[in-house]
Amino acid sequence: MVVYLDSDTNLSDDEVDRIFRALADATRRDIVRRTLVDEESISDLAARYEITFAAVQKHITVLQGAGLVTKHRSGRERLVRGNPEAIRKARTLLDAYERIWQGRIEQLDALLAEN
Amino acid sequence: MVVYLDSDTNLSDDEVDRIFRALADATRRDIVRRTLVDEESISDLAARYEITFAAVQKHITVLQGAGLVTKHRSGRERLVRGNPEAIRKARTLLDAYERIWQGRIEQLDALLAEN
DNA sequence: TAGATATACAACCATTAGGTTGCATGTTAG
DNA sequence: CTAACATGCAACCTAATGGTTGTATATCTA
Repeated sequence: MVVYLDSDTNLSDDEVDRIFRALADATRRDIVRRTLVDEESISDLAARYEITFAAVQKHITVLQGAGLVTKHRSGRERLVRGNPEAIRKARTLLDAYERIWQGRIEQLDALLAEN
Repeated sequence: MVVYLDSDTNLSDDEVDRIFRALADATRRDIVRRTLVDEESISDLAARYEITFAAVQKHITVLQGAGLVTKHRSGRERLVRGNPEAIRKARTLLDAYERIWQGRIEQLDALLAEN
């Protein structure tokens, strides 16, 4: 299934799966949050958590696969930067769900008004 | 970590994990969408997908664990109803992330304006 | 009451996820 | 140039996920 949210946003199931899956982990959400504030190197990020460097690297790979962060080289470091676009996609999908529900409520209201 | 989004919404990591995890599957998103429009029995839902009844039952259990749907008995059937409250929680968290990013942009703008 | 329908749930299986350690490679600083 | 630092990546382990089948139980309906 492909969801058309608005004129410039259409999302495949796979893409949405990856975004929500990536957000379903507290460490990954923390990485997204921090790198939205300011870009950070992988080492900087790894130092913040109790897991190994390699584990943090894997989390970043997952986030990158979902489009939630990007990486770019700076000397021997890789700087990680949060990407608000992927977050907006997920948020827009949830907005759509909320509107569906709102629509149901309005239909119920209309039905009540009729009788 | 516990996130305080607004005066009446605070979310534990576990709760957020469960919500996003539950949404990271196309079948489950479809169930949420349909049951937001109108409540449906488990059999009704199961008939729509190519997987077994038991598999659909498991998906519903996951959604229920995340608070995304509720079940209530009606005779021998169990009716499943989408719960917009859990969706709102997830959406509000993404809103917060978008605001963080917006804040960064504004700081950069201010910095540029200074120089 | 018997049979059909709706659900619950346990046991099992294959795949994925999230973690580890170890090693290779590129880059910077003395 | 060498040592230290930053990263990439493979191999491995365990637990969780998403599916299956099979069985049990409750509720209608004829």
